[in-house]
Amino acid sequence: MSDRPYHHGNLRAALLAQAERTVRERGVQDLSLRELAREVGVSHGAPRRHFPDRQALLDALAEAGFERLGTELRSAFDRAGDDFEARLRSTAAAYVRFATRDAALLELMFAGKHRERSLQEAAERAFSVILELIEQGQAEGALEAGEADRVGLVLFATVQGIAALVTSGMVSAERLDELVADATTHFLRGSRTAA
Amino acid sequence: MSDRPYHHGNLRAALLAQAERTVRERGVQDLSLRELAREVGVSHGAPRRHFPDRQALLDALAEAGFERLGTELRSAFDRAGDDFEARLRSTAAAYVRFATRDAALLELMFAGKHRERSLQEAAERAFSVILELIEQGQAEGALEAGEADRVGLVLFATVQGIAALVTSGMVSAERLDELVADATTHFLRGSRTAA
DNA sequence: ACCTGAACACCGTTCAAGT
DNA sequence: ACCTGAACACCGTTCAAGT
Repeated sequence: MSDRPYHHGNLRAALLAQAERTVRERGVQDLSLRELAREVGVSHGAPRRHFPDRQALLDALAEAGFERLGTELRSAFDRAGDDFEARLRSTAAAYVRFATRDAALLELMFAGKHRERSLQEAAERAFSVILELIEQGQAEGALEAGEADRVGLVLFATVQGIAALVTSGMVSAERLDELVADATTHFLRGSRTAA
Repeated sequence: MSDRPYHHGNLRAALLAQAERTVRERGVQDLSLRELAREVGVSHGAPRRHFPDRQALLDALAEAGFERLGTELRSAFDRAGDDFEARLRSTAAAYVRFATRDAALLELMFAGKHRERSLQEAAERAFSVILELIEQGQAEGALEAGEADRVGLVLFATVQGIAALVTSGMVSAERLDELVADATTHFLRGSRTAA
């Protein structure tokens, strides 16, 4: 156990882990490459090997965020059993949980212009859970037939918007569950085949 | 016309105007108090009289943004004639227009924890247009009766979420109109009294 | 009341040099 | 291959001093 375990390839991971902590506790604008290097016990120039500039670190953080978001959505989806509406509510709840617990990270995930292809792909993987959900709903007749991605985007946008309203402080956190429930009900009724 | 017209009380306004320009062109993170002071022809310490720190300037920018957003929503609402659905679509379109044209400013408006009361109030004024819209819809029977603010928040969240998806680059700008139209239709169907 | 200008501590980025 | 340490230009913030 030396003081410097970062000669073996884990500096990148250590920087990312510390960065994620700092972002959660103090926000993106307080994230400094030099401070990060200090906390991790390395000279201020060392991170450059792994992240050429600050934006590269932020992109990597965003990508890791999408990775984790996808995992959490998938897990909520699987946990909820077979019923479509239960899966819908569970997945939506998982999204807002992520969004409120890691508000600064989510802001980061939505901030960039997403120029990196890997970032774009990670985002699409996270979104694929929602697509799957929509397709199940359509197959069961709970949702009208149509382009699943259009319907999915409307649902996703609504949940994302609610999270944004709450984390910005424009709506109090106590109203979160109520709003998500309202939105889900709204969505179901608006998408049900008229019949 | 001297070189220094900022001894008469318009320094604050000049700083805000230049800051808004910079934010639109280069984003919030590129906004520097020192550069702003230079551009406006004043020493770097001068802004401090009007904005004690950087955050104070950002708060003022956000407040001005809500002011302008409210005006634009109101104008779209008024322009649309008496028909409820036309007003709904016009107001939603005005929101996403603002959101995509001034994406960085909107990000700023949603970023803070909104500690300043005046900011909170400006946001509520902007939102009041949507409340009014909902109440008209309910009065006409196009929307089911219920707490207007809950219904309004769901609508607002959806439009805000769509704007976020587009400005983040996760959804291409060409799909904006399509998505807004889908969301509005969805909303109307989901809120229509069953009857 | 409003602004100046020096000072301080911090930053991102670059780059030659070390192992 | 990976990291160090000096250097540069830039910040935000503070504060005594000017008008």
